[in-house]
Amino acid sequence: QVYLCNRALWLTFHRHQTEMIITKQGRRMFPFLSFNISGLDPTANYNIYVDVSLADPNHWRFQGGQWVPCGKADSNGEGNKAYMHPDSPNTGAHWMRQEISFGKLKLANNKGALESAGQMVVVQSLHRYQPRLNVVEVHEDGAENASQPRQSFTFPETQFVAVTAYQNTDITQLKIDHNPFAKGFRDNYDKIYTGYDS
Amino acid sequence: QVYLCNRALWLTFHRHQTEMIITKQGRRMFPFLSFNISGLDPTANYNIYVDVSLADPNHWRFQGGQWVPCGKADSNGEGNKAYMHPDSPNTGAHWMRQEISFGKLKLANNKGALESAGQMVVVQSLHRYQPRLNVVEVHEDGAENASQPRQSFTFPETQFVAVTAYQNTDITQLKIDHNPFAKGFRDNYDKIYTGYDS
DNA sequence: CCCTTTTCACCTAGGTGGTAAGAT
DNA sequence: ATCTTACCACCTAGGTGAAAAGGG
Repeated sequence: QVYLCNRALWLTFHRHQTEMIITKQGRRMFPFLSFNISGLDPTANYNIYVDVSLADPNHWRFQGGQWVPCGKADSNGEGNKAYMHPDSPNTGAHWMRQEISFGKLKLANNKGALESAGQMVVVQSLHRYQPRLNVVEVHEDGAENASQPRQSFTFPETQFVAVTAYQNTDITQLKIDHNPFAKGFRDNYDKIYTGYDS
Repeated sequence: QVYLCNRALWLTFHRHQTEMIITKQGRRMFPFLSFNISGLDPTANYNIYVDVSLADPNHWRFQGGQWVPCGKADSNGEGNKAYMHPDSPNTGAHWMRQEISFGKLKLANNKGALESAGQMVVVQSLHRYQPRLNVVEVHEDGAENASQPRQSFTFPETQFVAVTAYQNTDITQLKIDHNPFAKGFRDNYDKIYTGYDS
């Protein structure tokens, strides 16, 4: 009923333990969450959002080229861990027509600005998280339709460790290779694009 | 109850007869429509949209430094002339909290792509148009609340002639002076920004 | 010592009017 | 002759990881 659109890319990162940069003002995820959904009632209204929760009870550190547990997770603060898709609320027909993309979701650390809630998901560095897709049927006034179950979908390949700087160089290289905004750091960039000119 | 936010700027253009460029793929307006609204029911839901209709029954041409009527307006095609604000539907509280800005509304000519309806308002070149703000109270399912009047607000200073290239050089200069995206065409740009360096 | 923050060059993405070519 | 289109240099706006500086 729900498919992770860019699953192959997520798996490529997941094999090396995905890391996501967090900053005070918020940083986009890469890869970002994107889903295809089917089986909704085309005429009913739904809110669709992503929330992010701890994937395990540990604090982690990167040591000797590996992520190793290191004490208990801090569970203070907790902040805002849900991001409503900007198209919400909308009809089942709308949600099924095209990819449901969370490309503008930003991850922030809890010290920073909480004011722009709704744009940000606040997480703690060096903790491991599991994103989750939530589909809630709502009445026309936006209140949850209690007669319908709230559905959640979890894709283990989207787990990530929040970091303030990349730890695993394999992850750094995958980001550079696949994120269009990091094109300037690709090794062959100069050779391909300016090698013939100068 | 409704105020045009950037009224002084609109008036500056209006004194010279505002022109707006239209293209096949759509061009933003400058100045753009932006409003402050008050007096709504904070808990009721509203759709807010702009529509654009002919301001007069004439076809116009720019001759001898002036706009002069030139035959009857073509009223074929008509296309999509309404642009729903992307926040619609939303509560009165939401609409009153901040400026209601239509900065992403695009004007297109009718030969071009109609497929991306909702993003575009289709108008005909060398015709004069009057934008209008519309506020419609809706039930929670999005249907218009027929027991409440549909309110429309018209600001004559936002009238414009649609063109495919600027006719009046005064208008061109005002666009260059005030639109940040046209900064590169300002006469003093080099002097101010690079004069001390090289 | 380890982690976080700031700043930077470099990119993507897309909004400007000018200009020359195209269309009618 | 007049209007439209396509392309361009130049800008705004903002997303990258690197590197240096800051903090506990």
